[in-house]
Amino acid sequence: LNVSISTVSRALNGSYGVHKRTREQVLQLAKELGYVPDANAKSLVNKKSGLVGVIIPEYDHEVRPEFFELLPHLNKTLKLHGKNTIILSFPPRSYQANDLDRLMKQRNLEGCIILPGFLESHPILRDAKKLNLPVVVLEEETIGRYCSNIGTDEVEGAYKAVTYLIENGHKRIGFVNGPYDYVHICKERFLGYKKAMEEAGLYFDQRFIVNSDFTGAGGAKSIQQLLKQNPSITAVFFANDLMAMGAISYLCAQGYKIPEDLSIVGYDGLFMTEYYNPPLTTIQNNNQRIGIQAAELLIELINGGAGRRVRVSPVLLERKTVKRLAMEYP
Amino acid sequence: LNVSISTVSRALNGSYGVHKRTREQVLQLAKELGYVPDANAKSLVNKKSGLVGVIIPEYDHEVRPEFFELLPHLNKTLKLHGKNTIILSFPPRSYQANDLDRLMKQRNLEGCIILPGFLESHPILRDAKKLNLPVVVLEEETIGRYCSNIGTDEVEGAYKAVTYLIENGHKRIGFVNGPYDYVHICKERFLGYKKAMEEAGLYFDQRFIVNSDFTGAGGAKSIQQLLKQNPSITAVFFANDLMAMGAISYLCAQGYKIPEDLSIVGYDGLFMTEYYNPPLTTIQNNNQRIGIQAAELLIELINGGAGRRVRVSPVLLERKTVKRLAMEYP
DNA sequence: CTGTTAGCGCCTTCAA
DNA sequence: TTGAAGGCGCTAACAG
Repeated sequence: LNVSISTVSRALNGSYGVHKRTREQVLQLAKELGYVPDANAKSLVNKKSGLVGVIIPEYDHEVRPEFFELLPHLNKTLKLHGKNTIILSFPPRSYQANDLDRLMKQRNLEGCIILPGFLESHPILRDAKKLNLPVVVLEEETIGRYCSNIGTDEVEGAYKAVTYLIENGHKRIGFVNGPYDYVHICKERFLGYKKAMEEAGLYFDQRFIVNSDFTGAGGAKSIQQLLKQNPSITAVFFANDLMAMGAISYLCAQGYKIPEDLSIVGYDGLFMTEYYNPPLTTIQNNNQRIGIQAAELLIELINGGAGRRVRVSPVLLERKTVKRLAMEYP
Repeated sequence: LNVSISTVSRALNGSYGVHKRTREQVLQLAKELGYVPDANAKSLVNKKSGLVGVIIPEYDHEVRPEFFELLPHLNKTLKLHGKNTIILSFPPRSYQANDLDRLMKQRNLEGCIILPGFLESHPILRDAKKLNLPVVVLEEETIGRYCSNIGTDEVEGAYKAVTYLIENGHKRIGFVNGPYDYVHICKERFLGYKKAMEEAGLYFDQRFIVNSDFTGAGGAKSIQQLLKQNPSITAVFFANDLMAMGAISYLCAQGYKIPEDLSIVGYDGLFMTEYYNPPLTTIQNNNQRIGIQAAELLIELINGGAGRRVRVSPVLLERKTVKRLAMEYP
């Protein structure tokens, strides 16, 4: 360079106190030389890495595709605030207490977002709550001073699904849930089912319900079990789309007609359900909204805000897997 | 600490020349204090950031879910080699020449992996080829001294799909392709279709083919167009699963029976196609293998290897959307 | 307006 | 086997 050293720093960062001409010269030369500031070195001095971790539970087999529907929105919003996203992924069982803290300090992360897929008893959720670094947890109920929580209003979602079936004349409505004992949202979805049934004065008991595992194969298995233990049902609400698809695929192979023989509502609103055969009626998690707002919650925490809880209302996507039953008038 | 400063560094990094007892003391204390080395500071001195970028094209609307099937494998393998993954995502149109270089230098990335979704004329592919930093490009044909390329053997995949239809007695086989003029793999898939048809001595012309856009809605539209311009076809090969699903969903709504009225083969082998209704016969990209090997190719480049090209054979998943036609004997 | 100095957290000579 | 010193690329405080 012609003359100077830290003037360059000021010129590039736009601090006050640089002659206009000097600044322009620097900027010009920097461009010519293809100079790119080293973000790591910067982070070293001003303790801001501009890095945010996204923690994804790593499973061997079926992935839960809904995670990936929000990842792009998450990432985009974070970028808007000048943050880059780094993926932290590991098998849930390999997690050791305080790993979260370690992971974050290692790269000087400014915050973390924990995607769904950890059981509600998993130590990472405990750690997230205590940690005094910004963390946003998706789905699983977890809040702390520096820990916000965002998810769908699951009770409302399940309530909407079942109410829609009731409005279409169904009275004996089955429910295939996920792993109730381990996953918090399953409890809430059950509550929504229960609320809708009770408000409508409809009867149900354990024979109307099967707890499954959120996989397609599990859905197929569960519908068999449900129909066996309670052949009278006319409609089933599945706690996720994958199980609903597994069940429909199985049933049609057995000669059932959907929705003529059995009405079905899924949950998640995966974008491809629109092209399912028949197009699947489902409750749509607003993944775009959740992705964006999760990022915003994290930024809020980074700026010193306190942890809080946000629920996003899901919406019913009326499609073709529910049959309208003739209403009986008393 | 009791005594010393740079001894600690040696103790933690296991360099030779530290008394056994000293080392143990240091290690012990470090654990108690919850000490975590700062990866950024490290990267500053030894010019190795341990960071790898994954570049994902950012689209507003439908995502291509197949990308996300390989991301976990990519990430897992990279981690095995001590690399972390950072997501770099932007709308393809916002890319400016040399942004790739800038992006990498900014965070001192050791390498980059470019996921599919950029058109073959996109400047990032040009940059990737020239750059003397390790880059692995998925799908789109791009190789350089420091640039490897991995993808499915697309010709073979399409060939397998069409040959399977032919073996099942089909002779008038339609083809719904993606955007032929802009995406390289579409040209290859066409070549596979052509090869299979010609080897079997079957006739086809432009009336057998529609170029579409890889979306579900596009699939529905294309099948209408195809059946209109050529009502005699008995089978259709779709260049991706999403279009096949869109088409099946549309056809069944119109009263068609699949596969009785029309046989269909998709492409991609999305894991959820197994639960489609009926389960979709498709060509499976081995996303697990591609994800893992893409990571390994990058490591190879980082270690000084030269760019090379790898093709992974796809496999036919025989399911329920192809009808066996009675063979005519001459 | 601009140059000098010090230091972020770490590793690597070089002596002791 | 260990300590001291210097520097990675950058910014901030303090002179000039």
